[in-house]
Amino acid sequence: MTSALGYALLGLLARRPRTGYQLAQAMRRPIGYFWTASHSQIYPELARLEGDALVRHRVVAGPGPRDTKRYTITAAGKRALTAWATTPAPPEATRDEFLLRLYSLWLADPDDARTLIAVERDRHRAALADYERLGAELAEAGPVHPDTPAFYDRASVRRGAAFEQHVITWCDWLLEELDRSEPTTD
Amino acid sequence: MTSALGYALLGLLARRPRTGYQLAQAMRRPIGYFWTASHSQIYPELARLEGDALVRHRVVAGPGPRDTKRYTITAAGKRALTAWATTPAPPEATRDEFLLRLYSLWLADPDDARTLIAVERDRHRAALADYERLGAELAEAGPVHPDTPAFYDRASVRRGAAFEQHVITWCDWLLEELDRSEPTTD
DNA sequence: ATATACATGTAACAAGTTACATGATTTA
DNA sequence: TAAATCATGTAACTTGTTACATGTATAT
Repeated sequence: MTSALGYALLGLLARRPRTGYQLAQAMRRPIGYFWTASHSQIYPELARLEGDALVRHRVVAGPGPRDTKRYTITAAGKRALTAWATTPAPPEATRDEFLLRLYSLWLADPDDARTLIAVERDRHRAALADYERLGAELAEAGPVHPDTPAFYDRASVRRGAAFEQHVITWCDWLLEELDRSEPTTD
Repeated sequence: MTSALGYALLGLLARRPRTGYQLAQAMRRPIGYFWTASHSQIYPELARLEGDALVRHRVVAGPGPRDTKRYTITAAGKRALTAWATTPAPPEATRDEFLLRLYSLWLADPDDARTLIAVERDRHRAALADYERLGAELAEAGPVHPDTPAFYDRASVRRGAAFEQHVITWCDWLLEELDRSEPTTD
């Protein structure tokens, strides 16, 4: 009944209580995290979670000018989250707009194709740098145990970095392949 | 104005004319392809593409019992598709339900965590086997040029296989990490 | 007899994005 | 004085999924 977004919010609240605004901030950039949502989705979902007694809120004075609702996960919320986390996800369809463009790139001028692939590679280089910075920060704390968030945080950063690395390698390989069969017009 | 789905359909029709039914079949499994859609999305989208004069249809006798609409891409459709294919995609948010579950796995029993990760690994093993089979088929044709679909088909299969391989490696690494810090209760 | 392939559509619903709406405090 | 941060909500729209609807021919 609870959606993936609901479990994403529960996952954040299981680590520490937050306001809707703080949850929205945490879900803007999915670095070290793999889901995003905007505040317009988050506020109604929090109300639904509260209706199901998976979270509770208390009005507190925030750092800003107005009062804010501090949400906490309940024991029932933790149970529901744990049960969901250990259930294999239904197989998802791969949706990758870059690969979709690649599928029709045989129609294009090879120089335009090269530009597209180089832009993609540079994006993944930037993402890799982010993951490496994050990984370095997380590594400082020393060894961690699987019953702490840090254990899986490190694991997902490692996965992200490895993924970016492999895409960069593939982009470079593809650019070389293009040069091999269709040398640049420079 | 045209959606990603529209360009996915144009990409298929640029290779050869097809009926709505055939397009729906092609977009059920995204192997060597990276987008999916069901027929309920495809039929209205074809009507929209036809309204924009990017495709045309002719009623022909199908292999089945009833007449069928055979869609063809127009010159304008090819131009629009080529322009879109060479434009960098707006940065997409990563959405991965497995990683989302991993984010809360520190709450779970380590044996349940192991099971989840092993199931994930086995799925990627199966996907890798599919890519390898597909790659072997595509490799038979010998060298291909970047102005043919086969060039990028091979490239995307190579990317898919490399991705699956890296996820499998990561899953195995993570299972070892779990054993190292929390030996199995067998 | 029953299921699958062929073949095309609509309707209801769920999920996600962008825009609308309001308003105080702090920083540049 | 203009923008950013804090703070919470609603409305309109787009995209995608599941279910409804219909009907023939072939394979098991």
